[in-house]
Amino acid sequence: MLDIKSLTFSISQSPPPSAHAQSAIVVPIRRSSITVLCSSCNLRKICMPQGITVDEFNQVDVTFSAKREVKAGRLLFRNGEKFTSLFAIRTGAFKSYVALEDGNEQVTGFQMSGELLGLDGIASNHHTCNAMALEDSEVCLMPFRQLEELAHNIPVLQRHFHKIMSSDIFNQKQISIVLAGMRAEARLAAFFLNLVDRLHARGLSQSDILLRMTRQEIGSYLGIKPETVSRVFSKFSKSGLMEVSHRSIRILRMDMLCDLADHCACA
Amino acid sequence: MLDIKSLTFSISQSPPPSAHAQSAIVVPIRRSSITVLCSSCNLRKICMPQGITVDEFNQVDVTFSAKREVKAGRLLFRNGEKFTSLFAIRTGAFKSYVALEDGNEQVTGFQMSGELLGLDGIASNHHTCNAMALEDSEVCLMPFRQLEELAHNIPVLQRHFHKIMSSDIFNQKQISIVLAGMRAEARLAAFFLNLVDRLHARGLSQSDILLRMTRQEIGSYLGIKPETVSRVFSKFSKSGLMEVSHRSIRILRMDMLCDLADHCACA
DNA sequence: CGAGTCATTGATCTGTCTCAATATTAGTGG
DNA sequence: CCACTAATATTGAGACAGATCAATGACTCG
Repeated sequence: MLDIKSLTFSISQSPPPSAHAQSAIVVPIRRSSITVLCSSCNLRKICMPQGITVDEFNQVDVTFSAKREVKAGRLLFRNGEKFTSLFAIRTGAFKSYVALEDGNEQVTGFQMSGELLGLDGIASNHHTCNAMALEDSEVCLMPFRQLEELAHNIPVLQRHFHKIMSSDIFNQKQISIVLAGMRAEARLAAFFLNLVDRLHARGLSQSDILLRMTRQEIGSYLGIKPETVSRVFSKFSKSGLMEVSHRSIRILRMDMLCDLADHCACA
Repeated sequence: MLDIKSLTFSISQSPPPSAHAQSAIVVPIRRSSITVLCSSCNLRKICMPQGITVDEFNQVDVTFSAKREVKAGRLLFRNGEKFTSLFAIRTGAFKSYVALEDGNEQVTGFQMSGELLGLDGIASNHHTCNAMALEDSEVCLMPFRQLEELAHNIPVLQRHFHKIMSSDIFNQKQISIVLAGMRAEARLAAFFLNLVDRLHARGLSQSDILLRMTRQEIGSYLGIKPETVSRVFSKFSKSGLMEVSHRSIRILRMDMLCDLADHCACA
């Protein structure tokens, strides 16, 4: 019964195609010179509401035209930083995390293309986590004041924004359920199922996955140690559930994966 | 550094005062006949935005006038039910939970007065959990379509609503951090700290707490078994950290509680 | 007052962590 | 392009927190 369509993970199928165009002349540093409009973006079905008119799309295109490149390992924003804008991931992948006193970090989520970063900063006007690019990425800036204004003028966008926030709440709850009630194997099974689901929504392969994060980051996110992640991967591999080669995963037995995630959803 | 101001718990200080007025004539079943306007509600500082004008408050009063009583143990809504309205808790306390295949339940949150129920239903138009009253409670109905309309006309309310959703995301993330990185003692310490914080926001005692939920429910929420909850309570009691008498808790050493929650925030 | 739920406590078992050693990969500079 | 270095991943052995099983005690509510 547990719906695992929502854990937040990060993956990228293959290197973002044809992204060398912008490497030539970069006028303001890290500002991308490529211009992809929302209305022609291949992620618009994920980012934008259904039923938006052409005229409305024009307004959106103007408001959200600014882009920013973030190289792998660089921060998009920091915990505590002033919140002024949301970011939609156009290409690449990010992790959200907070620092703990012992110097370690706690990963709070993985985000992939088409997903929003920064929603938790609206309440306090400050970002409440760090967002780091796991690979060379590009994000669309959505200045929040302008987003509010735009949403006020475009009801279908306002509603869409509400739904996005609500989804985020739902997804976050699902993670809690996994963390509270499942053990290592089931957590990782749920992790992969979620991943597959999100890849599917983007029209990507549901069996071949290239992880962009370390075992440690996966473990942090799922509340297990990296050694345990590794052991479970090995076990999955031995049982024929998947092929594991470094960060490249091929899922062979989706049914077994579902069983694992489902069956262990018992407190 | 971990900010634990956000786990969602439920407590009620003392029996809700003077709630017998409505027991007389109930025309539509479970419709309360008492009429407390938002503008005169003692929770308005928690529910409503700052800087709302008198005129705007009038509109709010009209839109959100419907109330509903929910007796202890009854459901406010069920998982899968159509979502049409949010609910603001006026008095009482609720737990949110989902059923697992084995017949057990996974508690996903505890809500107290001034908090909203149903936010996760916006995205899918269906509630995604059950909401059960932990004591006799009263909620304010906030029909979502009307809320949207009202928010459209009252910018400060629209922004407030965004902030409430954002807070919810933040809170939910905090829980994940606790579940992913802390062990039993620290989880319970964080639980109490969050509780104290929310009581404080309501002007209630920060040391005397009356839990409205069972050890099992606490355990489910925090990902630990009820026996372990009990053991940790005993340990807290023996170490002079708090007095525990059934569901009545008196916190004696807030400093120790903070240390526990803080210090163990290491993965 | 009695039945049933809830809470406490003990003894044992197990999954995951910890510590440690090795292997592999990715990144860097000559 | 290759060698070198640091980061990442794998695997093993032992330790421990919390789960499990079980029994008793206490409270709640009809």
